[in-house]
Amino acid sequence: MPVNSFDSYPMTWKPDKASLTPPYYKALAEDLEAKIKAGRLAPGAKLPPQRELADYLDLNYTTITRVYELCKQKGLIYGTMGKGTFVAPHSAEDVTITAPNLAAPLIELGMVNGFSEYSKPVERATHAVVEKGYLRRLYEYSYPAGHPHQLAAAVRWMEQLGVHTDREHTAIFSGAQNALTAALLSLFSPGDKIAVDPYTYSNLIELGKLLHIFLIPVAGDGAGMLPEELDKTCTQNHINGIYLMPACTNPTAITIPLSRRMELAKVIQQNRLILIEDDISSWMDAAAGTVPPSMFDLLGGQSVYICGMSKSLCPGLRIAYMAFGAAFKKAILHGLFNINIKTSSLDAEIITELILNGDAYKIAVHKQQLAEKSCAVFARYFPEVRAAAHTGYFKWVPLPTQSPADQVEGELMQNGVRTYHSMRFSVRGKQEQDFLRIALCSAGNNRNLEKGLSILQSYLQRFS
Amino acid sequence: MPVNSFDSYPMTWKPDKASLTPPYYKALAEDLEAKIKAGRLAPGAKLPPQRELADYLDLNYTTITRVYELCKQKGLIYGTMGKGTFVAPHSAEDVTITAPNLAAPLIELGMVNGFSEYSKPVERATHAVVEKGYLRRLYEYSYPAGHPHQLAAAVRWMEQLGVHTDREHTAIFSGAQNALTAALLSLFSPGDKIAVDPYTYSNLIELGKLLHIFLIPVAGDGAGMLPEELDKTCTQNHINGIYLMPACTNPTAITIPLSRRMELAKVIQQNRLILIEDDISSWMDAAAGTVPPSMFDLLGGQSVYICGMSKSLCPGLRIAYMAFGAAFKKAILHGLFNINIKTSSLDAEIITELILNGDAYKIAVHKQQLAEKSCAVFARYFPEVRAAAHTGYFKWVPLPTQSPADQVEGELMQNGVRTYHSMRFSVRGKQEQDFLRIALCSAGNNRNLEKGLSILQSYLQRFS
DNA sequence: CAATTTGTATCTACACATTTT
DNA sequence: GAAAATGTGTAGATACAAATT
Repeated sequence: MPVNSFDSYPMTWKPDKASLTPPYYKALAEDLEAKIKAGRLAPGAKLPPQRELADYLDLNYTTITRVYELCKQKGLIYGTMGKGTFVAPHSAEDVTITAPNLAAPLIELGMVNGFSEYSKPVERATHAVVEKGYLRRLYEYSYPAGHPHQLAAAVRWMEQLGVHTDREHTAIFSGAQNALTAALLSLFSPGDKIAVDPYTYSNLIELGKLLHIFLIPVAGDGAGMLPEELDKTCTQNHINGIYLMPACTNPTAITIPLSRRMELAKVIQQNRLILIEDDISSWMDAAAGTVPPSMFDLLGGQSVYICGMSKSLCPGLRIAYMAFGAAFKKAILHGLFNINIKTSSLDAEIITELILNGDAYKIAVHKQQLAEKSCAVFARYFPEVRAAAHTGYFKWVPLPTQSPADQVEGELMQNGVRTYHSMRFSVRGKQEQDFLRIALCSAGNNRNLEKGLSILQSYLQRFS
Repeated sequence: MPVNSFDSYPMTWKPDKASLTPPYYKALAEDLEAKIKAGRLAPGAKLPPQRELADYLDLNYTTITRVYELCKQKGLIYGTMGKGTFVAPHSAEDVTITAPNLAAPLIELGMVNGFSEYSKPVERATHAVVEKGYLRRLYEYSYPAGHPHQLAAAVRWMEQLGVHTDREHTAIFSGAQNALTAALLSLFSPGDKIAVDPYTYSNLIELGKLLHIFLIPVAGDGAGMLPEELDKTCTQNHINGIYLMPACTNPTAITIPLSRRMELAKVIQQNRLILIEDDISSWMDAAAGTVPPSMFDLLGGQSVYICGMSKSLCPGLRIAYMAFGAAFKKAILHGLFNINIKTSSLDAEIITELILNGDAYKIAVHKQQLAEKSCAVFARYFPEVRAAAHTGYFKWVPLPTQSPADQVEGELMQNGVRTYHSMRFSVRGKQEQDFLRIALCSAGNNRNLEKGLSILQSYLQRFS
């Protein structure tokens, strides 16, 4: 007996042929899009099989294929061989995580702000840069990828994070999201497919929609994506690339151990995938003393490594470093130029100053300690949740029951805390277990954090 | 007798069927792409008609259609009904105009640098911003589209340029190219078509390739694009948008007069096009006292206006303002967020300071005067060239004979000046007349400029 | 101005791959 | 493990539209 059989159900989508004016494939695609956007076809709903619908509408069934294909390209639906076609999870709404409305007096456990209240060294560095008297040079129209000494600082910083590159294969972008956009635009085309974790960075989900690049979820375990699964997906799907956050996967807080990194690297090489390695947090491990080799180093050239500086140092300065394989140099610089012309030299210089005078490292150590303390606080409230997990900016808390995202987030908001439900991060809709991502670095201070966690604790206990 | 008949010529592309392994459409597309990229099929070359090639290869001719379609999507070729299919002008090379190599001791008449040597007020403003003591607020993670007071300054600045908007419909980007990228990504999809001038901003040509958006050239006269031609193109081609630089079209230096703006606005409205109005220079007119109404104002909401501040104030600070119609707000902010998260608050604040303390206006006046002087110098050397033309940063100089771009640029470079040939700006390959774009704001000083222009003058005289 | 050339749009036919039963 | 269900990929047939001759 099928667990979730729709076979006997009426067709979820039953377009009225009489009201359709040819061209049919276009009219049908528009009808489907309208119904999905209006919420009359909910995410996850199974669409009628192509042949069945063709029969019902008395059309050749490849015409229906075309309808589904069009809607797939828009990211509205997706199909799986043998299973059927389904409405995509984030087809109607926008899961972008953006700066929240400041008016609401909420305890922030949703957005990951990175202890941004700690900004004094950055302010000092700003003064230092401005007073050094080479502003004029910075304000010239040159060095699109970054001034040589800025690139040298970037190379040095990345070296501490287990990424070995040189100035010729490094570029400076306006933040990690900007670097990610450039990488995706430069190295992939609309319609390309990229393997990702089933739960991934929600802004990547939106970026995929914007750039018409498909994200294909690949199953994983507690150590990250499973190499066999990746290999299987590749042989089936013609995958062009893969996006990973080995240091600390957002939102699941999983760190990929060295052995798994090596296995994954092998599969990536065999299938000639382009790896985008997004690193938001290995600076924290570096501050604590241990960094495993990056996937970038393991792959030797077949990847692009992105290292955002905003979360580690200062959210208002939009700087990210990128290291890329030699084969990608031309494409990446072309992309950088086409979407930015160049990155702000001033922001880049301030970060450079922080690296060169050693404050960047001190900030990293300080924030690492703050994170450690926050994690300790968290462990007091939720001793059962991944006690052994990595010290990080956020935790991944299982929900006792499956509950709609808006309901959970809304109820918690009414109790005074903002949190993010796992649904926001899900590439392919509902999964067996729901979670909350709990940011530990955004409450502003420890008292607020404790208060927020206690509210959360009592909210979750009500379920049991 | 046809002027340029290829009918009797052998087929320019004669794939060897024996060496093709099915799927044919893919194999053929790859073969064509390889030949074009290798330069064995030159830009402008006419490909065999679909039916003829199908006959020759003994395939159904819609299979050939598919081959051509694939290559069209990659921007390698383009087709015109009744005429045939041709290799696209910039299929093999990259026409991006990027910061030149500093090593070569050239007089710069190529890149438009905007008198960047004049940067003192900007340096002063930087100090002022840093010393005001609200760096901390700037460094927070908030206001993705810009802080309210920054937006207020932006609104005020644009008002002087004939653009009337409010803070709710304004956003700050990391430079004009970045704003353009966001606009194209937010409002269009891969495969969409945008009407442009036959000669247009060369970075737009590359951006179109990167985003898989087609640029369709529309003929114009000395007053800019012709409304009838635009209307005709729209009924034929299903055009989604239009890109114009009414204040001063790059590279032709054409300013669209009010009457033409109104005619164009009408056609744009009738065809429901989205207008992207790129304004790099109306601040110069504002400084001289006269600004016609912007297309943005004339269209009332159906457009996006981009106003880059880098060329007018400081190339190193990457700031552009965008005003958008209410209908586009959601999409634009979503795009801004997805490609940047937010713009550097520091850069934005420095520009804001310059606007609020009045220095921005003073810089504009000063640079306008510099431009006027440069134009006067230019008129001495080239009295016959558009003497009546607009005071601007560059001139459009006709070449006496049609000559290959690399040859002309190369010979001038050997004589010590960098210039850009019209071919870099041409959307559809060769046109009846070749030009050089001559930047008057990048030589560093007037003596250099005079020297450069005199070299250019004697070079051009050799042709006659 | 009609016939021809040439590209575009839509729908059809069929072979293949994977998953479920 | 064979059969059925279901999506994917490739190629063909036909009507239409614009430009040239």
